[in-house]
Amino acid sequence: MATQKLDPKKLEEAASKLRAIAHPMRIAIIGLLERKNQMNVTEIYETLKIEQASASHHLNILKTKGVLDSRRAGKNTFYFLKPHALEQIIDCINRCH
Amino acid sequence: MATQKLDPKKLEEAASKLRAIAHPMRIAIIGLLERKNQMNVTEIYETLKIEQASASHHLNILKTKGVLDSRRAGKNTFYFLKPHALEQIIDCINRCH
DNA sequence: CAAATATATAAATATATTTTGAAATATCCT
DNA sequence: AGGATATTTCAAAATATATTTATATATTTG
Repeated sequence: MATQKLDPKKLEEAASKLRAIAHPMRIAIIGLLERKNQMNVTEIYETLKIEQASASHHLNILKTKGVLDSRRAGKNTFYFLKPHALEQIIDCINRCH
Repeated sequence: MATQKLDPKKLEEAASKLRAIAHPMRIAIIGLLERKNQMNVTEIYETLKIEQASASHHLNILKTKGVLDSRRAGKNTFYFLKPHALEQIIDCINRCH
């Protein structure tokens, strides 16, 4: 299954993806969303007791890396785990021994 | 196949492993060893035109992360790719889309 | 054992990347 | 329009990584 050679570009992407996820606050956000399905930014930053801008920033990183997706509903933006994204990452990690 | 939850510790390990490998000089070292099976430190740093200490440092990182292994033969230390390590990493990367 | 060669480690410094906080800006609802 | 919510931007602070220089350790050979 494995491709023959190490592709530096893909490697860089994967490294940056895992590195981005491996951050305490972002892991906390993922943890929240594993339980609550979806939350808006205010709920998230109040629950985690961080600045609103900081929450938004972390959310954007997780979205960029394909872990989360968001949906706007009026004034609120709801964030939620992208289906299967977490599974894939966990698979990846388990292979990385 | 995937474990249920994201394990922060494992995640951190995998992230740090990929991050460590995703470095131009270390990719170059892996590239050399894909072709030549094994090389000693002198061969490596002369081929890549870097400082001996620098080579030693990179080699140690790759060894610590489980990509390389080494074998001492007299004055020389030969470094080589650890069997299957690269395959696993490539598998991991391919899963990390 | 002393000299030569090969490698490893450590300390100091330089560089790059991330994180954070504050302020400005945008978006949407009533 | 006015208030609530969210995003973006920018710069300072904190962290992480890299590089260099010097020094230490190990091994062989004479």
